[in-house]
Amino acid sequence: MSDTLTAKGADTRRRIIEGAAAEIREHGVSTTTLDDIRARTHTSKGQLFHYFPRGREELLLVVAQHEADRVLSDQQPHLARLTSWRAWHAWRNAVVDRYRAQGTSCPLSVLMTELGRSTPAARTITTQLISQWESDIFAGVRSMQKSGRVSAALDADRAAKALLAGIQGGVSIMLATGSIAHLEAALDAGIEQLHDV
Amino acid sequence: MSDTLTAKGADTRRRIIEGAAAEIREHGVSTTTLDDIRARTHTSKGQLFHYFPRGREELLLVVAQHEADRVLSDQQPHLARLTSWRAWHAWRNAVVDRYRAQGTSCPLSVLMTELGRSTPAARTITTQLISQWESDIFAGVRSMQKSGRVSAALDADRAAKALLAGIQGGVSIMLATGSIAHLEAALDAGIEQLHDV
DNA sequence: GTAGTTTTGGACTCTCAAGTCCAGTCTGGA
DNA sequence: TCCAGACTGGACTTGAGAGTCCAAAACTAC
Repeated sequence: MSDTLTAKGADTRRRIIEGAAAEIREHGVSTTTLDDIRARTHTSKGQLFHYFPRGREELLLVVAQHEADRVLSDQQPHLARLTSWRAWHAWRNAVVDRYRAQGTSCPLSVLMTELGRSTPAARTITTQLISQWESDIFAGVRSMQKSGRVSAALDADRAAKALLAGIQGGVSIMLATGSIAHLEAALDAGIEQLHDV
Repeated sequence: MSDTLTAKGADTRRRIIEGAAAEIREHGVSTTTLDDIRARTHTSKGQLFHYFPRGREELLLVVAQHEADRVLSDQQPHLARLTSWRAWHAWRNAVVDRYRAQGTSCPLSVLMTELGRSTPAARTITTQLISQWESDIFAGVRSMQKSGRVSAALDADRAAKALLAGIQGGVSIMLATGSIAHLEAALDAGIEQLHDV
């Protein structure tokens, strides 16, 4: 790819990334071929390698970053403002609704389980996603502690980690079994633990 | 494969399954080829198709069942007897030790994320694993309630689901980031919730 | 031991997907 | 207008891996 993109070129590049991401979400990384992406995005082999000269691996990495961004942005504005019980429950519902709606087409799981472990660069993306997500939850717990709604005795770090793990696992069980009950249980139990102590 | 196996044949078949499982645990499903398995198990192409006539897919399915069995058996005898706080903590430590020791070579994640979603038959195996695992945890919670150690007001079903989701997610975060902290947090928070209510 | 079956090795084919190459078209600026 | 560089289409090469085939060795039952 040349260093300068025209508007047309930038548009094509974006179309490839989004089409590839959708294809991968629907059918998985290993079964998605460059030819599938080419067909879906109405492009040619030449274009794919024009915009991603290092080929499949480079495209997958860009898709990984794209999907990681999406996982977090889909939880906004709730995730950034967990400062009241109302906000926590709005967030909880947003997460549940979001994963219920999308069924088995899931950017999070694709990233965590297929894209994320292939190369060191991809691992970095998933690690940053986890880290950012956890720190948003942690900030929410701390703000609740500061405003006195949650006991200062609660281990905020552990609570945030447990909650995040529950979401991950809930989503992954949903993909395996089709049931969203585990995700709901994990979120509800995770939020409820903030009350106790 | 013929319907009758000699002792020698049964031994070869078992060697193939275990070698394939190990190879897949270490390198993932998509990058493991029949030739890798052949080399590792000191067998030939002819043998692979002799014992698994439907080829790769059939072998993967058998490996999936093998790994599912392993996930549960590795947690015994603790998982079957969660009848005291001591037993719960022994189980907690067994799970943590087990996943800490194995690092990124993980039957659970391979099953849940790679093997398990490919075909309907493989999905059945993962669904049964989840279901059995959850019902063991649930039975443990109920027994604690019956003996009065846990409040009868606690929603045992939800607690079991949340705990299982936390383990799943903790393991999957461990594989992505290398840190076991989330798994520990999820287990500790999940067990602690049994005290509260 | 011998007939029949199971087990084994490995060469071979076939398919599919990644990546290469280049000629032709479009676009924006001088 | 014109031309350099960006964009596009698609034929082609290459390599890898799944699956086939068959002959030879080993084993079992009689």
